[in-house]
Amino acid sequence: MDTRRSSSDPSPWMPFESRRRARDEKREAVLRTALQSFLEQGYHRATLNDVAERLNITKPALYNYFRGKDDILFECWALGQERVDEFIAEIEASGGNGLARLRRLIHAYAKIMATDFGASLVRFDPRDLSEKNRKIMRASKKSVDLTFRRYITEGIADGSIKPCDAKLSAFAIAGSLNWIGHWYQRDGALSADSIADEFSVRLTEGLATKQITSRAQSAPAKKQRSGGRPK
Amino acid sequence: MDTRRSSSDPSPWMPFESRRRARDEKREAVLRTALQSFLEQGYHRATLNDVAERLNITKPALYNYFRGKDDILFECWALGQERVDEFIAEIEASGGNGLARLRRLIHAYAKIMATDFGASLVRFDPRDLSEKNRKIMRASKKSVDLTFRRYITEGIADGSIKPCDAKLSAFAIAGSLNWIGHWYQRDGALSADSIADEFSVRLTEGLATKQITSRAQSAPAKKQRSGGRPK
DNA sequence: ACTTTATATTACTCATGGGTAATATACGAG
DNA sequence: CTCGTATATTACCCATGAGTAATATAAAGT
Repeated sequence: MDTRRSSSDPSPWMPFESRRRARDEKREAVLRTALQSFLEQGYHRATLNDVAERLNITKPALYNYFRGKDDILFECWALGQERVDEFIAEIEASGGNGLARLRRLIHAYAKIMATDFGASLVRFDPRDLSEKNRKIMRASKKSVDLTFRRYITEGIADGSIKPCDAKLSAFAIAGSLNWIGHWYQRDGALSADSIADEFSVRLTEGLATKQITSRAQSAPAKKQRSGGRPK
Repeated sequence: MDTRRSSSDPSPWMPFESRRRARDEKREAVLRTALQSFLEQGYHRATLNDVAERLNITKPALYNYFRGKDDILFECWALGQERVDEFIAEIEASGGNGLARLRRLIHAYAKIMATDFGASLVRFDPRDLSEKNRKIMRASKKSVDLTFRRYITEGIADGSIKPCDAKLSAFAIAGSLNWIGHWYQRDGALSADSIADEFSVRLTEGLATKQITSRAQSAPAKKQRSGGRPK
């Protein structure tokens, strides 16, 4: 199975590699097209025939890449979720108090919700997935929810956020953000950035202990890291 | 159910009337059952056979009351929308400044969203309706949205709400509220009332010119805070 | 060249579920 | 009692669309 021969240039690998890459590209093309179709028409009204036609292939060809329609749906969702996971990891790694992190989370999340992959996070019904995939989706949603809550409780602990019900506040914020996926349209008057800017301020206005000046608040460097880490 | 003729009763009408009422009751029973089914399983997975079975009748019997599946869906939605229209009319008739009215709207809307009929306002896809009904739904949604915006602009005008982007603020609030219809469950830890209480305060905290005291926002308990002019 | 593997097509199956036609039954009206 | 209307049932139709052979084609490997 090991075909490597030359030391530096993987020439002999090329066909193999390029083939694999070509396959992945096609897979992704299917996902992008299917996602568009699912969003435009709704999962149940969208047909695989239609998706295939848009790709200039026929339905059975899709089955070279996916097990079935619900599998495609799941992978569309997963691509969006991946991006969320990515920037959450970034924020986790970065510093700042609870409020600052919450704002960053809101900002990034809002921007994602204005993309097709972001919309897929809220416009798809878990009940259309297999039991296994549904579980994965549930776990991810729960995890994101807990991240919101954690930043809020952290903010309360470090004094950047007023004492409040973290659960309900997280729901309120998540609601505003997720709703973007339902009303946002690229050709509309609002840009994704302006929405993200506005929401990251507005949704935390009521929570912040200090009024917004214009600069971020570095505040008392109280690096408190308490609280239940999920998982 | 008295079917005998009495002095004040238009008895010759009675059979006719009682028959009509019986019909309406059945119609409503269908809607309640269908709504449950649609919410539990999702519109496309729910079958009319299943709905009929729950009512101890057979599918074709449903067609005595409705033109088709999408018609039932529409009427489920309409029942929820009716309630929204009702309390909006009440609030319109009542007094108070923009902020007070906005709070009342949020409170009432939140409570509705915790009911089946409320959930139907956000969980159903307009694309499942006929063109005619879809137009009606769109108009209603638009109208509710404008009501939110109007209370905000009124509040800005009368000084109870800080200057802000009414459109985005309305979207943010509506998002939080509509989201309730996606996560709320009767057997959960949160009561509809406590959610409504919390949200009517929390979602307006950032907008209010005055801090919340305990009751009423008529008396200038706290003078306008300095700084922080958003937008 | 010849084989193998990946990928595509044509031509189907087939369960599902909305909707309809023909018909039966209950019931108030005359 | 009989007729007409409303409401229900049984027994269908049939469009739809996911998924599956059987098979063709093209490129990679030897």
